[in-house]
Amino acid sequence: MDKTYQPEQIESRWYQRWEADGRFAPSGEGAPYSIMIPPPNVTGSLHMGHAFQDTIMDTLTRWRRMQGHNTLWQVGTDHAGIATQMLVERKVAAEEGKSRHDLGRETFIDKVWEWKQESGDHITRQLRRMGASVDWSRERFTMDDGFYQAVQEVFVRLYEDDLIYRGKRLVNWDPTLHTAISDLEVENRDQQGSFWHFRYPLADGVTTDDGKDYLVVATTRPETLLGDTGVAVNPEDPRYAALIGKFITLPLVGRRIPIVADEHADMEKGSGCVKITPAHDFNDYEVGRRQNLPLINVFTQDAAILSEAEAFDIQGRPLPDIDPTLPQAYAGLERFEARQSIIADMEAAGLLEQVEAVNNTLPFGDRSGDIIEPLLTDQWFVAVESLAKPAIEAVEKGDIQFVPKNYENMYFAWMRDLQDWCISRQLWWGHRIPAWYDADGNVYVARSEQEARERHGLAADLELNQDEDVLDTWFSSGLWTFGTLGWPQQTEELKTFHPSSVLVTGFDIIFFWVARMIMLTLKFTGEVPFKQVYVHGLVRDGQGQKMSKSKGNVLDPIDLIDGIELDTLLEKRTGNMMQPQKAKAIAKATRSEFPEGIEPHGTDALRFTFLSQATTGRDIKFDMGRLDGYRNFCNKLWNASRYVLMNAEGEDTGLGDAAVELSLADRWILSRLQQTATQVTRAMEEFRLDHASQALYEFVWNEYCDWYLELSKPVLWDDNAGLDAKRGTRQTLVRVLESILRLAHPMMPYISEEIWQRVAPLAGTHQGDEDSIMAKPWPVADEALLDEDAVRNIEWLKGVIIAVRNIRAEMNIAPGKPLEVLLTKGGSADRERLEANRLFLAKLAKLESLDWLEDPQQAPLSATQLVGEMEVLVPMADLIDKETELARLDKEIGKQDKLIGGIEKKLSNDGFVAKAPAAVVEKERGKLADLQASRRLLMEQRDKIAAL
RNA sequence: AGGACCAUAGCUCAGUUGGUUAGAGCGCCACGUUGACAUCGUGGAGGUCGGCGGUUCAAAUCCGCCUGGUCCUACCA
Repeated sequence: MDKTYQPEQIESRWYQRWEADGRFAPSGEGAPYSIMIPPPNVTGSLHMGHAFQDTIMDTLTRWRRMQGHNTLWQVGTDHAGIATQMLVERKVAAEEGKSRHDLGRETFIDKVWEWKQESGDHITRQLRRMGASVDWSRERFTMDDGFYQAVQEVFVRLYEDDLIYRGKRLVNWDPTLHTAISDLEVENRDQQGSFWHFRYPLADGVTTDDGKDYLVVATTRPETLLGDTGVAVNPEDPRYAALIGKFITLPLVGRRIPIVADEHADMEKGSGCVKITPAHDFNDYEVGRRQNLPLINVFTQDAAILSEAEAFDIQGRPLPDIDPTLPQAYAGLERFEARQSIIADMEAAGLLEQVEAVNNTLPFGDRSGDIIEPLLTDQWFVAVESLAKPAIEAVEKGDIQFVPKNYENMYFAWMRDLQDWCISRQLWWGHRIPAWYDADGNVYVARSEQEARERHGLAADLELNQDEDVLDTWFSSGLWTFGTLGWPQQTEELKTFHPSSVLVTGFDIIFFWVARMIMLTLKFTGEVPFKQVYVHGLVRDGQGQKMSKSKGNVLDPIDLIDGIELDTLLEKRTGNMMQPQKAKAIAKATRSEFPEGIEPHGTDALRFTFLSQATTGRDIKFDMGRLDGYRNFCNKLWNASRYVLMNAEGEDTGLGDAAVELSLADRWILSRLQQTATQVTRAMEEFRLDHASQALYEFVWNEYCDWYLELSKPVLWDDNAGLDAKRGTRQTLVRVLESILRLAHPMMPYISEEIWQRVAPLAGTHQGDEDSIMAKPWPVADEALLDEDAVRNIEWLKGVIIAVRNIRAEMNIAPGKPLEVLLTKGGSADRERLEANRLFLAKLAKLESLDWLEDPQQAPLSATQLVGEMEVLVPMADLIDKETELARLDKEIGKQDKLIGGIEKKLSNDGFVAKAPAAVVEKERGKLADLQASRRLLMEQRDKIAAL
């Protein structure tokens, strides 16, 4: 074995072996355990968030597999409609200078499939690097044939149950992408804006109570004036009571629009009058519905002004009686140009009363970044009310549990106020909506055109055209848990692995995905999609900033694994930027954070870092320092193993029938191992992977390496130690390490396998060349190996050794200088322990001699430490500096006095003694006694030194 | 506007049902190449647990208010 751990040499080798040996497929035996991977978008590569999430899932999967479950980790990717289409459009534009319209639908879709192939391969390579033990043989894609079938089936059935409908509705329209998007895809951002107050002249010579011949309305979107079909006042508002039912002459347009009474108008705000534009505002749409106002659309799909408006009633039926004329001055103007023109024209007409600066929130498309426009369009919707009810109940009843639980509130709040889901998208990449139209506009929904004809008895020569739109990506990914298992066929896999055990996901897609999966899965399988939802946070950079290309703070998990030169990293972060002006600052920050680039750390160290930071439901600040630390941990484990192998390979490790004698240290470490196994297992069960990793880390480093390996040396290297004892120690060294590797394997698959292959034969758990740690059982604590007596003994031993080390440090004694040490004042147990541990003590504390002093009065002048009742003395008359030592002792005594004072105060409090549990009071008394004893010792010591 | 979460050592974070001398890693200081490991060892310094008030014999932990931060939902005619 190399002297330092070299991850790159082992990782890919083992992954290939596991995969070739079919170790990731379900075993077919044991209780089922399944996780469905949240399918990554085929838009590019996996980022830190994926790496984090995949580490969690792989750790859970490997752990359950070792526990003997029939384990499936289902893998696949998502077609990600908008995101992927945009990406390929950009690519085509850059490479060929063409738009998707130049290519045409079919050619463009072919290009996307090409991209999907390329990108999908990249993603699967990355998953392999992370060590993800997914079942590649079952890999799926949300647009593969099986999903196509599932999607058609779901759509048709929902339609037949009247849960899908089509209609002309006001939707969030993205003028750049030319598609509707759902409420969730809209991001609200604060902006500095203006509030224009306009005068709307009253028609027919009517005046207000105070004699004005106009009403004042205010808007942040003056261009919508063209589509106004009313002005609302509050029914309770005395100022305008007389005007209800009267009319306004809409400026610039000349349309007569009514003044209506509607509670939407807030008497407190502005003038109390509101312009109503039902075709361009969601609130106004509702007012229009209540007040039976017409809807007048004035925008094209680009959000430019139409030359002639389109009027509809609330059902979306055309209203031919309404005059569609619009001022030609605005025709074709883009919305913000139109806004400026309209403001100018209103001002010129003397109708602009004031402009007020305001902060307001604008809706932006999360993909395009364009300002979203409410627009009347024909769209398909899912009626969610009846689907939401059982989905809420499933969580209320506990059939689905969120971890951590507080996300359930977020889920409930959203589900209880759910709006119908707009599922149609005016895109090309996606599942085409299975609806066909004849020339008269009749719609036929079916699984195929052929089925549409058969079911509706349509003539073979009747021309049918399929709906041009595709479905929202989340509609298909909503079927993920059962679609991947073969639904609508009732497959064996579906029976076995559904519902899945746990969904591991970020809080940011609870609404997008989790909620919809629950609704759709309950509807079509009658089962919940998963029993638990483990919600993790976002991976942020070391400063807590979101990682993004534009901030230049992105870390690529592969670079942390393999390392990267500074120059390459700079190129990656500053190359090909949307905002090249930031490149300089980013380069500077990068140079200062990574002056030497990034060293290789290996997959296992990266995974361990993620796990150690995996506090549920909280964002994590990725800490490079911890990554280094856990790389060192891998090295520690590596070198400990080297030590074990050096001492055990070719030696008798107790596999035969020969007698084996276990030392105190052997029994101690075996006992601690059992406790660690219990601890790690419990933490895993509770999804506290940070605790699991920490328990393992502490056991390996602080107990196995720091103490047990040291304690094994005297036995293995001392010629006086018996053969049975040596055999026992070798056996324990090897067995404990073998168990450690199994405990570590779900978290650190590569290094654990690599070492295990060498160690397991010595522990007798390796069965032939084909064997793998993946096939070995998860360690279960053996109660019979718990040994309280050994634990107490080793604690005592450690106490003595630490006492001597303390004295060395305090007295400035060279670490290597052999010392003569006396023990005194203790009880018979201490004397027995001295004899039992003499060998260990002498070696670990580097002692010249170790003796029991019968009469404490005869103690020479010594540096002293207390272990329980017993005193550890290092005689050193000539080494003590009187003044320094007195000062040190006084400081120490002061500390003790403070603690003693605190406890005495507590114990003199009648309330405490009366009300606190007896055990607590006893504990305090015990502490007090200990402190007083040690104080007494310090005082004696002080007196001796003062007397010099 | 409503809600959630967070605030513990210079940094990143643990801290069950209230009882600990409040912990870990990194960083810092001192010493140290003894036959696994300098990606190491030994010892150490460093915290009025964001602030105020309350409940309690006892609060980092429970409750209220405040401050600061992150985020979600809604609204802004």
